[in-house]
Amino acid sequence: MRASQFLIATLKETPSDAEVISHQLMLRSGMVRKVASGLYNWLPAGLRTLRKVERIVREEMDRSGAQEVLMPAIQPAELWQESGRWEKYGPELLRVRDRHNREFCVGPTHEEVITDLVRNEIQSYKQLPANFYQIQTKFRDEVRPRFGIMRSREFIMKDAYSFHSNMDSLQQTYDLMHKTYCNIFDRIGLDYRPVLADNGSIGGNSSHEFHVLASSGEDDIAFSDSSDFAANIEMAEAIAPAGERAAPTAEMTLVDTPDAKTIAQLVEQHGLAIEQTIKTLFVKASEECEAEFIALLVRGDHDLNELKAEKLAQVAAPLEMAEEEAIKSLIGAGPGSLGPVNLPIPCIVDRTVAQMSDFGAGANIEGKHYFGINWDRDVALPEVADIRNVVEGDPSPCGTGTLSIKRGIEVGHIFQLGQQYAKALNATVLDENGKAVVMEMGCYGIGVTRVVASAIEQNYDDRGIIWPESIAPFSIALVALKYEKSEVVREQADKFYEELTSAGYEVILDDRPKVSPGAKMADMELMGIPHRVVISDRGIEAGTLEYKGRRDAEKQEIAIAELNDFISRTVKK
RNA sequence: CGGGGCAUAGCGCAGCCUGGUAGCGCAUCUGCUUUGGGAGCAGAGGGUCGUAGGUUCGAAUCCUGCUGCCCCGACCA
Repeated sequence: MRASQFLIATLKETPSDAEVISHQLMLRSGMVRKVASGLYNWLPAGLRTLRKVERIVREEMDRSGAQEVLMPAIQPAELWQESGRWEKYGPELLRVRDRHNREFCVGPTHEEVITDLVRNEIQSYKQLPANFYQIQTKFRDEVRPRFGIMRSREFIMKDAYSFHSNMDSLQQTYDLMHKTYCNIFDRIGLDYRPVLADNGSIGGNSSHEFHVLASSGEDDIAFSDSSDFAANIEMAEAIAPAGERAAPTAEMTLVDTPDAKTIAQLVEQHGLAIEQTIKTLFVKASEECEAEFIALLVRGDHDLNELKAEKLAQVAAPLEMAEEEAIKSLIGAGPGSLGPVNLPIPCIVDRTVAQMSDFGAGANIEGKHYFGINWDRDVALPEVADIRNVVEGDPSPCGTGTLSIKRGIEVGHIFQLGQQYAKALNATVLDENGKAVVMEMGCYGIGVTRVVASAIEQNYDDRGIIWPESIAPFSIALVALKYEKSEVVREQADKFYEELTSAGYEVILDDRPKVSPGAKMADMELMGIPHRVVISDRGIEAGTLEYKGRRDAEKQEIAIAELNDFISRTVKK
């Protein structure tokens, strides 16, 4: 490609509303442009990268034996009503009507459509397992699109759905997809981790997210420092502290704490270590409980894990915190003064809390706390459960090592759906005995557009993007200085351009007239082209060209006669 | 959904407080010079000041509604 014939839409200044680095650099390098909130144009350079990601995904999916299909972006309401999700999905599902006033939605995902297809086309267990995938535009009407294409409303996703006559077969395909995803992210060249994830309300046995590690990530991932263990913080078990609970040393005393409405204030005003405090959270109780609310207790510096709490039988799902008014009318004290002593409602304490001695907590009297509380002596120890988020330094639940926590960008998610959709849509096959059985399903997604952004989050410097070679829009930038004026430069540049292109390299020849050397080089660096060759009068006179890799600190001089050899040694096709 | 902010040329911004016919840098176009790190000079084009209404002799500027966009929050007592 000749730069003079190619839209190089680079910007010197960073658009003011771009927050994260990938968004800034995709705008500055002319990869994308915003059309409206959460909607983007892909410009030629960006699209080349996007297509390369797609190609890698497609090749690896094909290699795994999956079959590519293409489903419509617009889906009839009937299928969603059949699965029950027309009601459940909420405002993220963009609903539209056609000219006959029939209802449709813009697909955020395709379980319904694929299940409908498969129930019509597959009748026998002999046709299973089957795995169908597509690479297609999705729409989710996000509450708050942000970070450019990282969380946009319209995005491209590779979604795959597998069908099975039994769970063993599902597990096999699931494992195969796990491996396939590792192959895909390895080939792209990302620093990523498969992590244990929640499978949400869907159920099923197993779920993994694939996270690209980057400080701008929106998820917290817990890792063991000495094993492969990695889990979304939502899922990481906080194991009970080792050893016995220390014996009481303090008397329980009632303390006036009129100005301590938060744990932070309590600690500051009364000289208590935060590890000696507990916080008491009131949440809606489930039908299982007699009371309307149930209290959950975690250590002052710990956070409640909503997902873990929701899974407790006594807690209503979805988790709902009590209103301040409701607490006051029930206890007579506000949220800042709650604690386990003389608590009139049921209570569940975190494992760590159960091991604490001589701790401070609200007295359930407005403006008062008890200090020196001890379980059993002062108040009976209630039911104990794991209800907090793990923190840095916790022992790993796998048994070896301690946990550290990093930020991740979720680029892939695989999970076992089981029979949820197949049952709702009555998707069955005949088994060996001629009996209809509901199919088991798995589903496997990769956020293709998000992969592009996350690659930048991991690979950039102060000059711009540094694409992994596998997905760079071009692999070699031939920068021809004074192309329009110098005949020798023009001849040499055209010659190399032809040779390298016909040898199969993706080359962009910067032949733009009247663009200064500095501007050409700055643009090629901003656009993240991995290899750069400069052709100039000065070099040709000396019989050399200058080569610089995008990550190299130093340029090197290459003899003109050596260039083709040098490139074939240095550049991956 | 709650809170905050912004909306003036393709991009980044000033002007608004204190009302008087819109400006700067980058980008674009023309010409000349320049060409190894985002060139210089000279000239040119480009704006219903988001939108609707109000106040006023006069509104980018003051007031009100609407729309769009951005940020923060949405368990953490």
